[in-house]
Amino acid sequence: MKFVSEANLAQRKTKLIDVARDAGVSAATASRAMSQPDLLNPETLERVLESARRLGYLPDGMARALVSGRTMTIGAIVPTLDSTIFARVLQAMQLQLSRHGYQLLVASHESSPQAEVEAIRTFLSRGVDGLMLVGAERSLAASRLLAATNIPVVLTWCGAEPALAVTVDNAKAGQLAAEHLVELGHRRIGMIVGHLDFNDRQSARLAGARAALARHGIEMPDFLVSQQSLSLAGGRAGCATLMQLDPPPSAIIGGIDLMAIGSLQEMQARGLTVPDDLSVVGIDDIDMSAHLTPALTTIHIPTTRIGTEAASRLVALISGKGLSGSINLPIELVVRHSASAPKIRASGSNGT
Amino acid sequence: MKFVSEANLAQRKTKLIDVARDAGVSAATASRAMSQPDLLNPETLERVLESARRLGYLPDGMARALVSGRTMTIGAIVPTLDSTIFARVLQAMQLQLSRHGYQLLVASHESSPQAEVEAIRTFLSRGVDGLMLVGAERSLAASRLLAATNIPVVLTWCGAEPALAVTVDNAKAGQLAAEHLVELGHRRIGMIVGHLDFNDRQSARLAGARAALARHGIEMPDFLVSQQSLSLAGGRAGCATLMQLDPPPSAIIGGIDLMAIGSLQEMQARGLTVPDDLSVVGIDDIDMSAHLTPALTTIHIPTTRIGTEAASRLVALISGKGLSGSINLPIELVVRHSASAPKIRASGSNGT
DNA sequence: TTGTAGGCGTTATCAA
DNA sequence: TTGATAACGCCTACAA
Repeated sequence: MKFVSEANLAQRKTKLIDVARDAGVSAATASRAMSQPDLLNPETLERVLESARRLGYLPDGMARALVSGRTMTIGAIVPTLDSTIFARVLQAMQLQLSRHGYQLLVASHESSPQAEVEAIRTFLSRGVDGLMLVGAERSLAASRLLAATNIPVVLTWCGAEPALAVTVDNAKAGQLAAEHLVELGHRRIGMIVGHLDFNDRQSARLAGARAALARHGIEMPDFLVSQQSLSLAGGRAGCATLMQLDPPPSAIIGGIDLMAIGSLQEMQARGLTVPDDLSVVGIDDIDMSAHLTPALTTIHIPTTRIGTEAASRLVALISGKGLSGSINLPIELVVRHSASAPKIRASGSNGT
Repeated sequence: MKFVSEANLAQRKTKLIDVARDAGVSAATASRAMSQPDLLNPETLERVLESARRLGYLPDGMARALVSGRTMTIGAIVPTLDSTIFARVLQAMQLQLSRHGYQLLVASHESSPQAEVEAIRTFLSRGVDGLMLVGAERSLAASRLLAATNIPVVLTWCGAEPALAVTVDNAKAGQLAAEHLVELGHRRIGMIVGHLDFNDRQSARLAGARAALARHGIEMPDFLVSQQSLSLAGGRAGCATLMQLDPPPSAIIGGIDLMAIGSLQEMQARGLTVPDDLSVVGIDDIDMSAHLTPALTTIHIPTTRIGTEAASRLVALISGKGLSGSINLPIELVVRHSASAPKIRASGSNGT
C-alpha cells in the first residue's frame, strides 16, 4: 500500500511528557522548568529548556487552566469594535494587561442587550479571569450572571454601586458643552444623540445638557433633539434634520465627536459656515477633532486612561494586591474653533 | 467564633456532577443533556435542563476544550485595533463566526514583528481552533510557529503560497490610483505611505503606483514619497512635506484613506483648495470618505468582505467541509470630487 | 436510554 | 532537587 500513514499527516503536538522524556526527567520536573525555574538545578533546567526548544513545545493552555483555575485572560465586551473610542480603550487595556502577562479577549454586542448576555456567558464559560464591560445598564439575565460569578468585573464609562467602575461623568460632559454655548450667547440649542435605549452614556449626556440649559432658563424640547446612529452619517442626518427647523438652532451639541464632525460636514456640503452659521460642540475629543477646519470645540474624555485604569484594577483584583476602588476620571472643555457667539438674526431674540 | 466560614465567601462553582446529582442522573447523562440532547429521554432531558438552570450551571470551557480538543475560538491578530479598517474586518469576522458558534479572540501587535510572534504563540497555546493574520510578511519565528501548527491559518490582505489567503491586490490599488491621476493629466504625482517595514500592504501599494507611472514614462522619485504614520496627522504631515517641494506635486495618492483625508485637511488649513490646487486620491474607501467636501476619490477595498470570507474559510477548514481555497477580492476606483485635471501652471509642462 | 470508567495535559501535594 | 500520583471538569467509547 502506498498510503501515507495517518500519523505523518497530523504530527502529534509535543507535550510536556515528550519534553520530559527527551530531557530524561519526570513530567513534574519539566513542568517546574516552565513555571518555577528557580526550584530546579540549573543544569537540569537548561537541559529541559533545550529539549522544549528543540521539540517546539508549547504549553497547553487548556490543561494548564483546568488545573490552575486561571487562564491569564481578560474579557472585554464593548458595544462595537468599529469606534475609535472603544478601539482606544481596548488598545490601552491590552497594553496594560500584556505587562502582567494577561491576554485580552474581545467581543462586541452591537448594542443588543441579548448579545451582551451571550458574550458574558461565553466569557464566563471560557474561564476569563476578569471582565470589562461598558456602561451600567444591562439585562436582568446579564446582571444575574455577573452577580453569581466571583471573578472581578469592572464597569467603564458609567458605573453602578456596588460594582467596581472606572467612570467619567457623562452628564457633566453634556453640561459643559451646554454651558459653553450658553456663555457664548446661544439660546436655541439642539443636540444630536445616539439611540437612547441601552446606552446610558448618551442618555446621561443628553440629560446633563438639558439640566444645564434648564438652570439658565432655556428649554431643549424633543424636537431639538435628534436621535441618530452613532456615526458620521448619523451626525450629518441629525444636522440636516435640525437645520430644517424654523428657526433652526444656532448651536448643536454632538453626543459624540463623530456626530459633531458629521454636522460640520453637512454644513460644509450645504455651503454654510461653522461657526458663523452654526456653532458645533462635540463630546469625546477624538484625534481627528483637532485636525479639522474649523477645529472642533469639544469635551475631552480620557479614553486611553479609562482602558489603563480598568486593566490595572482587574489585575490588582485578581492578584489580590494593589488599590482597586472605583474611580471617576476628570473631563474638561477643550475650546477650539467650531463654536462662537451666534450671529444676530432678525427674527432671533438676542441676549443683550 | 463569629468568623464567616470560608465556604460561604466563595461559593463553589456548580459543575456538571452537581447538576447530575440534583437531577438524579449520572454525570454522563447530564453531559449528554448539554451536548447531545437527542440521545436522551425527553423527561430526563427536561429534568436535567431544569436542574442546570436552577443551579446556574455554566459549562467549564477549559475542561471541555481539554477533552474535546476544540475551544470554539478563533484568534485574529491585527496590526492595530485603532483603525476603521481592521475594526471592520474584525466586526465582520465576529458576526460570521458567531453564526457558527465560534468566538473571536483579538490581539494587536502595533506593527512589531516580535509582538506578533508573541501573540501567535499565546493564541496557539491558548488553543484557538483557527488563526487569522494580516499580511504575508512576518518574522522567521512566526513562520516556524505557523508551519508547525495544524490548525487552519488564513492570511488577509496579502497572501503567500501555499498559505490560505483572502487577499486584495494592493499593487493594483496603487496602480488604479496612479492611472486615474495620469488620465486626468497629472505628471508630477506624490504619495504618502505608511512606514514600509513590516507592512507589505503599503509597500505593494507604493510599488504598484510607481510601476503604473513608469509605464507612462513618469517617475516618482523618493522625494515625492513621504513615509508617515498611518494616521490623519501622518497624512497632514506628509501633505505639508510634499507641498513644500518646488514645484509641489499636482496630485497626491494617500496610502490609506485616512492619510488622504489628512491631506485634504492640511490643504484646507492652508487656505488651498482640493482639487483645484491639488488632486488627492485615497485607497480604502472608508465610510467617512464619501461624506467629505470634497468627497474623496479613492480605491474601494471590500473590507467587510475580507472579514466574512476569512471567517467562512476558517470555519470550513475546521469542520472539514465547504470550499476553502484562497480568494482574491476585486477592488475598484471610486471617482468622487477630490481629483481633477491639474491647473495649467506657467512652469509646468502640460500634456497637450 | 442510561451508567461506568478512562483519559485529555498540566499542576500540586507529598515523599524520597 | 526530583519523582510518583492524584486531582482539575468534562466527554465518550463501551457496557448494561
